[in-house]
Amino acid sequence: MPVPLYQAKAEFFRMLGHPVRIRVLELLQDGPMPVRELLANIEVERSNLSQQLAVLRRSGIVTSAREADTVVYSLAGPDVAELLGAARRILTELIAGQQGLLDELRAALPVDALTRGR
Amino acid sequence: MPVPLYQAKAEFFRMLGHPVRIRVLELLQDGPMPVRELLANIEVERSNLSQQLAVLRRSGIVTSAREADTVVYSLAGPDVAELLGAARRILTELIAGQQGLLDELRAALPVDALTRGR
DNA sequence: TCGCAAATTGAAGATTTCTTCAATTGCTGC
DNA sequence: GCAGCAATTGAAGAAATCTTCAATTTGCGA
Repeated sequence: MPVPLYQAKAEFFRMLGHPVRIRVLELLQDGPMPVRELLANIEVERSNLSQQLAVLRRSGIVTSAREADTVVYSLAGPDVAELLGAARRILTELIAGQQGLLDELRAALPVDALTRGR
Repeated sequence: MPVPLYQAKAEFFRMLGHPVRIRVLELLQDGPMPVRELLANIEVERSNLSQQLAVLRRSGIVTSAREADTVVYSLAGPDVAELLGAARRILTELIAGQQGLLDELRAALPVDALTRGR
């Protein structure tokens, strides 16, 4: 009785649904990186980063290896860039779409109609 | 002060992180579909489906239009298939990887070592 | 207008995920 | 061995998301 595929997909996307985890994956696209350096590039405290790294490790999308006194993380497979790329394309589209909508509204309304009252 | 990009990405993936929402997007890949038909294809109660559709609508990844007494949903853009495809590739990879690991373990342990006790 | 079916909304309680802290493990050099 | 830095872990409270129910909106036909 395997986990239904759409549930596995949902879990997978949920795993990606955290700013720190996204940043880690983006940084690892340029190659393996020690925790120390991830920490220097992401504004988050050490133990929180560890928690997020644990989530990524559990899902299998990254692997870790100890080298002397530091731990180095790598992407587990080559397709992550492709995924993040597809996501960026859709996001760009969505943001452009919303922007376009805003523009239309602005053209038809007083200039402060969209911000007034908040 | 725009929302940082990595946060927008995280929100985007979180929006995808629900089995019902995934199924809806998959069904809409074949073309627009009325709620009634989504309901017939997904095991979920009506008002729960509506809630999930609202999440998708708010994010802008789908649009809805009323036609007579039914509401029809469509994908907002063409790139969704690409995204779901990339996700499937990675998932397949991950599952294969985990399977490979399990196989290695099985080769080195008593046959019931991995299921015993649960 | 009334009743009916389709779909959405708002709100509440249950569940899950996040953040943070203290405690622990692993390694290196003294 | 033990002091010190790197990283992880477990646990608890805070915050976000899910599910469900009752109430509401919209369009259609009697």
